[in-house]
Amino acid sequence: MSPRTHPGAAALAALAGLLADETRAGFLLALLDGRAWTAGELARHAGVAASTTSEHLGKLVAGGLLAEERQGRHRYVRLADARAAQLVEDLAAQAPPTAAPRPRTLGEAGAGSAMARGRTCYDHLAGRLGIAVTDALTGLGLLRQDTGFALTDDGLRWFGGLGVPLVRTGRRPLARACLDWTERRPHLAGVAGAALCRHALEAGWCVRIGSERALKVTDRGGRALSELLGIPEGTLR
Amino acid sequence: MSPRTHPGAAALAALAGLLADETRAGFLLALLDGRAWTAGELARHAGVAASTTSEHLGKLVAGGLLAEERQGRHRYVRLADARAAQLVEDLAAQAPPTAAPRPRTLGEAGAGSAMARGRTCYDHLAGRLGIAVTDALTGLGLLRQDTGFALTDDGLRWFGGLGVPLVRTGRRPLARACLDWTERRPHLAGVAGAALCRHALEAGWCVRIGSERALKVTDRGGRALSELLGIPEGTLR
DNA sequence: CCCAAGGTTCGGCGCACACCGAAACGTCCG
DNA sequence: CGGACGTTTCGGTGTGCGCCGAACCTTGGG
Repeated sequence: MSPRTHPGAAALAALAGLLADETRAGFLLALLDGRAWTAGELARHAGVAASTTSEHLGKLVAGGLLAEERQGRHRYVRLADARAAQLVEDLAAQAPPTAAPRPRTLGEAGAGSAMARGRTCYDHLAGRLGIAVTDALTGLGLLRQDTGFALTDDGLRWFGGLGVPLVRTGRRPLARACLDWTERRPHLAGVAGAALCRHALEAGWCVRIGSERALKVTDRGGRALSELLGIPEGTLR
Repeated sequence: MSPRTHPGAAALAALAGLLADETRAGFLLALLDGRAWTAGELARHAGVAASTTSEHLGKLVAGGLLAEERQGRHRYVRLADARAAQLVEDLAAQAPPTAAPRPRTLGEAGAGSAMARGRTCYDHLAGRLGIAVTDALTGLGLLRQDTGFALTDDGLRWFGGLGVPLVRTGRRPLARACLDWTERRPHLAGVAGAALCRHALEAGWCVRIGSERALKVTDRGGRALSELLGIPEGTLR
């Protein structure tokens, strides 16, 4: 008679429940750098006991958000796939009316501003760097944002010329918009975003700073971005 | 010294916490029909006391997911905006490894299959109907899915010819992919998806069934979809 | 072989919160 | 004005779960 509740409600609540704990949310945000962390690293990062971490990781793995890999006495975890990463990104972008009130120390201030300049979002570029690249691609007619979010045929050729052929694997879209939580604007994600980020790291266009997600554009990277995309050198220092 | 936790973690957890309760999740899924429900309707729908419902609605409104409108002794609530709707859609699409085990009664089975045939997703078409329209648009070169998800110039003109000019308002994209939870495939959302759904209802192409999200294609709708998009009549009965 | 270190399991503690019923508060209508 | 109805507020109850420390297991190294 009474439909009681919607069938999917329990599943939705269970999934959301995985993200509804501050410690687990902190894990997922840390893992947005796309790399694998050990359980101990995450425990120290979050400031909770190892036993607590172990239980949290168990839930996240069981829920399909994390993939784990055991190596000797280490338990490495990373985001399960691009879908899981997208979920965390989307939720994080929606959540904070811009979070951090003010950085405490100068060191943290430096780290924060480095993160704003450039960072990775799971497997693609974000921050001002990500926005600059996305805008440049759009300005050159390689990416179309006015009617949605898709590469143009010229854009496909551009990636080919870069030596990074794009192939669709599974259901992951070639191009997808990811909302930036510092710039509040969309930047390039999806297969193309991942390929570009990987190329940028392999070709030495940028290097990681510290142990987290921050990126720094190298001199060589500045020249490459200037030549290939017309981004003025020095914009991203 | 120890970074304790990521700044956005608390905000993320708080937002996810709103969706992490089965009753609240049921409310949000019901509200995905895009219309306004009264508190009492939601209470009966979920099978909880009115007082409980009142508290839940207070949290959802405070969290920015719902907008409320008071009329006399009624409290109407609806999804706050397209962003909130997208969040629920995304999460719901990710959550269930296909939910409903098997429908209980024939009546429920009928309702379930009606939902699979056609329904609304907040403000756009979903179910087999949504997929069929999206596929037809893609096949005619009006929508591009191979390199992302965007209307083509022909697609823009097609909407104009339909008498539904598309204008970008705010940050909402003209076209966006929304993952269908019955078909497990993307369908058209965003400004264009909303405009098309509104036009379909106003022009009598389809009508709502019952009090929820299910849609039925009319004879006139079948003819229109056949003429305009080449969808064979009878496909969606 | 034994010891150090990373990880897990187990009890137990305490808080947060979903739920209800009863009572109070409006609003609408006869 | 009084009664019906939708909604809210308020105690009170129960439970789920995040947390810890201690004990235990496994791996790797001296």
